[in-house]
Amino acid sequence: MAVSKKQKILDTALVLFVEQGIHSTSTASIAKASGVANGTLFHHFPSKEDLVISLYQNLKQDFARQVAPQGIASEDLKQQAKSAWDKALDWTIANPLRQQFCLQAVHYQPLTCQLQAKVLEEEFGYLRKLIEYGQQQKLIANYPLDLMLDNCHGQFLTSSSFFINHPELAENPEYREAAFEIFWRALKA
Amino acid sequence: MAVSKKQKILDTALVLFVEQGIHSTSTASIAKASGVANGTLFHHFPSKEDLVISLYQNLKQDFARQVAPQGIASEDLKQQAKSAWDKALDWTIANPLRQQFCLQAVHYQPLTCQLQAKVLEEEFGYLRKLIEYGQQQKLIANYPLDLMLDNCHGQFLTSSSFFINHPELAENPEYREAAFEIFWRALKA
DNA sequence: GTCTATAGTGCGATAGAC
DNA sequence: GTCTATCGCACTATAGAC
Repeated sequence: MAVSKKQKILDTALVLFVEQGIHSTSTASIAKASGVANGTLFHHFPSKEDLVISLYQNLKQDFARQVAPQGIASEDLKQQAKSAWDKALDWTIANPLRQQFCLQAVHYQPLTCQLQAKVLEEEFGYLRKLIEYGQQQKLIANYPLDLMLDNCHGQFLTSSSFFINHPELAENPEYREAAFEIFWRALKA
Repeated sequence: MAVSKKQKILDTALVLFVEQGIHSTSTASIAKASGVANGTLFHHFPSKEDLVISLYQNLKQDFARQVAPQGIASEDLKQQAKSAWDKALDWTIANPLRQQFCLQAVHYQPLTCQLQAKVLEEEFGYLRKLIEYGQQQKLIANYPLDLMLDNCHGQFLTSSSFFINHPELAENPEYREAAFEIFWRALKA
């Protein structure tokens, strides 16, 4: 089989969750659209919650793997930030469904805050180090770290949503440059 | 009666929706917690969807009413932005449940994009004028307007969530100032 | 692992008396 | 406007054959 039925279920669930919302999508409809039986779904995922959480973790791991940078070099902090920003933005633009699912999943109650915090640290732990280093070097403004981290995350999600909602602008250099410049101006010393 | 049963239902629904999520909260539990009969709820709100949408519109109207500024004066654009920013932030900090509900409601499918866009324009139409004016006066950076508007909205939601999650910092001048300064640095020329 | 069939539950919404 | 009572449905999850 080209892809396993388990993977087929995950792929289909992603599409349906984004189209209809997580709660409005029944396990029965996922099974049907996946071309598998109802029982098969529950063989692979003990419950609907498990399915949602598996999907979430898969996506976030994939994001972290593709985007993870190699550590901080001493020169040209802005260029390093730009490189990470672009890689992350490219991932979300190439995977709009995944990004939109994550935005929804954040409000899915069984996905505990604890798990979300863990995932966030994997995704943005690099950013924390970059800002701390930049503040030491007086290259980044000296505002409270937790506030800046939240702000970075928020600005990234906003830009990401913007380009997903306006795909025709995603390759427009004016917009791409502007999005990063706005972001960077908020941070720099 | 001090407050109408209709209002009591709205108040109770707000609490339960934020605690448990919109989908996980049954109309029956709202009615019970409100001290009204099941049928009464459906007398005032023809469906659960209507209840959610009414709640959303009520809150947004209240926000717009409380925060709406008086138009743009020619001097001291930054001070005007700060004043609007503070009023808006004060509202969300004073109404954390309302803010948290709105963040969830955005992902509630029956709440159409069309309605959301209309509400957003009522809330942030002022901001559009302020940025356009600021760009003419070379006080605000000349990036694409739609991108800047989304960014402003995003940064505001991020800050608002931050202070709701850290109430002890909401009156801390260092954090309050920093949040606005980060925001403003992203915009200014 | 995959299927069919169905159990069991809780929900949104309605009918009709007061 | 408010209540009680209840209908009908869609859903998650299970049982058991293959």
